[in-house]
Amino acid sequence: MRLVTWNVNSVTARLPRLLPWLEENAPDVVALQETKTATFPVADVASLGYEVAHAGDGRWNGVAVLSRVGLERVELVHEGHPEPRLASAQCGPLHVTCVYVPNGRSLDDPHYAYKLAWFRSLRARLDRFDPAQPLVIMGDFNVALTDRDVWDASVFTGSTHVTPAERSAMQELLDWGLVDVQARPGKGDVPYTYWDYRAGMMHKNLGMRIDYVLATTAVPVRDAWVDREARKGKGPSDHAPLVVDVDL
DNA sequence: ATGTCCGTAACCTACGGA
Repeated sequence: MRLVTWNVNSVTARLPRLLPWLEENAPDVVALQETKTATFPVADVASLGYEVAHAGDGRWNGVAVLSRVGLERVELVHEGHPEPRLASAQCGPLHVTCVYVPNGRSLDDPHYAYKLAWFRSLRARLDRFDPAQPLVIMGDFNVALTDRDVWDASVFTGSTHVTPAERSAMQELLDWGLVDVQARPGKGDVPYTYWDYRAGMMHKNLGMRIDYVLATTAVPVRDAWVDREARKGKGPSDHAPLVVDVDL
């Protein structure tokens, strides 16, 4: 089974990149973030064999799980948090949760407290599941787990994405029984999944690792990589897809 | 690093968000 998580920064704007990518890479389960629409292009992906579970209400956020190995027990509401930032479903043998964690904006912004609260409720939600079963949570977590996951840790002093509170919030997910699936080393031996559109950051390979696939030990991981080519060329998202092959 | 891109509302530009 091939899994992918990709923050597409508008599924509507990204269709000319997304559809060929899906055809070429043929993932079985796809987790998309920042779909930025209330009306997912269901017919376009149905023609490629995917069923869709989409949570999206308009201009911001929006997440989707696409599957061609079954889509059951769909949940689109994250208890206590109305923004469309979580979608989950049973995809054949694997339970899949797609998340778009709040950005946080800045440490003194109410959105930062919201981010931490959102993490807490995501951790509480795990209590409904069994870490001995095949399960993944994948998406844009808006956290760089270690200093190695940003191009220059000193730049981030006093910023979101790197604070001990954010990192421990994510660590609590791992401590429940999830493994942070490591992609093959990228260019320059850096693990980035995101490069800001501004300031030639991609060209300079100044990025961040903020997209993750977290899997229980019941998920046998065969391979994992970041498709940097999808971040290049005409009309890319600012995130690259993280692809994981599993023996399920 | 602050060099771009997205969708929207309201108009052919400005804004919030990332």
